Amino acid sequence: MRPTIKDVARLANVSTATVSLSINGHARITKETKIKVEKAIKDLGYFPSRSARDLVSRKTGNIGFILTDGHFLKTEPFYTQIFLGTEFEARKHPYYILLATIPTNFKEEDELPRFILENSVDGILIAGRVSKIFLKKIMTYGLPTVMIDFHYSEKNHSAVLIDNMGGVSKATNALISRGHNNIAFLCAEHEHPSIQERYHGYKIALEKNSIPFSEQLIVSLDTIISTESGYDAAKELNKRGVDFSAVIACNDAMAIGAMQFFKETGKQIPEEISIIGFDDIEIDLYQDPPLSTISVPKIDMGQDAFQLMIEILEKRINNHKKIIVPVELILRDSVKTISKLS
Amino acid sequence: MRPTIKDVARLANVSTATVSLSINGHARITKETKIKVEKAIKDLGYFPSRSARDLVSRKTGNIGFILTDGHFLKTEPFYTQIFLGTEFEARKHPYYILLATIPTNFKEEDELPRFILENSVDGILIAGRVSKIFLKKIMTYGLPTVMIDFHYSEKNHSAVLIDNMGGVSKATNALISRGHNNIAFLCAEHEHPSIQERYHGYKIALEKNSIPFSEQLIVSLDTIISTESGYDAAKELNKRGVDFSAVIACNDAMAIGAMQFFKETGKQIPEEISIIGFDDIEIDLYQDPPLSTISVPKIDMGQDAFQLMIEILEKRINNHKKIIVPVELILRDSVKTISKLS
DNA sequence: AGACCTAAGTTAAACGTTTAACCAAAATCA
DNA sequence: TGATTTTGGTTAAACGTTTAACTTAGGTCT
Repeated sequence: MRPTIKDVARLANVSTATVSLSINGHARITKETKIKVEKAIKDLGYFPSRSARDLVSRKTGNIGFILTDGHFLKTEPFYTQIFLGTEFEARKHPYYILLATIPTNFKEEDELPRFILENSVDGILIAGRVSKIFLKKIMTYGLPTVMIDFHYSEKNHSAVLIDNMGGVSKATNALISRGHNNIAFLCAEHEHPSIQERYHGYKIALEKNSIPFSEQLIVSLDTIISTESGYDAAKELNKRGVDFSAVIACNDAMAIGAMQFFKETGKQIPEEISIIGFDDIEIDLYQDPPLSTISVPKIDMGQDAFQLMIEILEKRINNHKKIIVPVELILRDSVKTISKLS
Repeated sequence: MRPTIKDVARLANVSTATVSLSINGHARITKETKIKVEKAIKDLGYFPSRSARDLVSRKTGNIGFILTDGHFLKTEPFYTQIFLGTEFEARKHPYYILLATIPTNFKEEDELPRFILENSVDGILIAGRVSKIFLKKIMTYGLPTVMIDFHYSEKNHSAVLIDNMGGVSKATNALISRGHNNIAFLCAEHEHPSIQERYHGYKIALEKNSIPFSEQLIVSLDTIISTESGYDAAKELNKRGVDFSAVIACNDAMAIGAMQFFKETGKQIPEEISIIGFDDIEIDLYQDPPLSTISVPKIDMGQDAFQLMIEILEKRINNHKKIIVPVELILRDSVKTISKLS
């Protein structure tokens, strides 16, 4: 039988209340008592029972992490990494993370994750794009929520977001400063807020550098973002017969698909076409040439999201804070300097 | 305030014990009472409190999933997939999965996952290789355990294992039947049981096909399995100046490292060297040429492991069952036929 | 008819914490 | 000095279940 607080109390010759107060760092306890208690705890190998704690505190000690099937199954380690970040952070706090996936196309009749129905979480983290229907349904439970890498601007939630605009601006600037003037922009899922922000970052950068904007250089599909849509977008761009020396894809998957197309049509990368993606996923390194990208601090995002949750939970404030995490441009061999600007 | 069992009891005009017995399907309750209780539950939207239940039943409803840092951080989606498999299966049962990572090189003074210390799990799944020290330490808690893709043969545990021997035998046979007689075998971490099994599979296949075995074709490093060690192993093989037309690497990461080395030294794959890995991870497809491999059903393994756990937990039997999951050879462009055998 | 069993509930204790309310002794104050 | 405050603890209730032990009203035997 594992030791309980009573055993500790007995050994330390104090009451259970003293042990509890001591453990939880209450001011009322003197240093000496605390030491006595700590010794007893150590000697017995005592650890408080979670269920007993949860029962009295009316908390569950769990945080739910929700992701769409699509995002998890893609095995792009993108959201997996974010999940891991939350897990890392959760260890420092008295919480566990419970993972659940929901159908990508969540419908009215679909069931919410079991931990919601069973009331087994104190709050939820939602990563990536989810349907409005899902969001509406889950909001009826009134749980503290932090969204990650996605949010509906009209609904007010706490969120951890990527600096999409800044990232693509950086990429665009980098290309411009390396002599590229005709930079194509490939994207899909164009109604996705993040994609719009990325597109915006591209436009802003052109403007700032007084480079004329051309519709012809933009390929915006309404299919789902994927390697295939990257391939298709590159094909469409190619068909237009317009001049370009560089391509920015709205994420790495699309960039990789685009590279595939270009290679098939005999184009040399980066000699003829420079290319930059977004996300910084593992396989970028294994491309030929290695893909340049905007690196997103995925582990950090998970940690930030968890911290934000803790803030809401423990300080009882929910100010719908938004955290924008910075991104970093990583130039690899997929980008070539055409001519240095003086 | 969420309704409690008392509210249900009051509304249904019975005692809380009756409600409890009714919910848990005890025989003593008549159909009519049960219906009354169920109506009250529905009307109130009642859901039993997990912590209260756990406290009294001394169960937690959680299963711990333990992985080393190294294995998770590698972002090889290998163990991530296995984890997902357990999660999928857990949904069908009244359990949640709690994930924790431990230091790859777990030492005596390292702390066990928090959910162990806090007694928040009813059983544990351990995926991938863990140190003996860790295993010894965790076994003192006497928790039902299922190991995945690893086990110490001298300790008797339930486990879900890969058909390592069969897999490599298949690969070897496939190469032989395509005219390869000089097949190199590259591995690292040679004391790892799985690696030994794979090596064994290679030897057996040669024997069966009456192909002479040569020490010169075996590179067995004692470093950790990784892309780098694959690179190094290939280099070592190259240095020996021995003749070979095909290579089997003990996993995909090593195969990819080896391919890198061969490419750097100007060798054509598969024209000059055919190569096969093991695991079937996502990036195989993005290799140039796409890497042939032994495919492991990762999601299935997770599901199997969870089911095994349930069996142990609910049937109260622990027969130290071993499940060997079958593997499949996937031939992609990295393998070339030298000459058909008649 | 009386003894005994059975069926279907109920009562109350227990699980291991936290914490509001209480208390005694020591310190401080007027 | 006696009243009051502060300090450092203790007592006991409460959290929401489960379940062993008990009860009570009918039924069954002989």
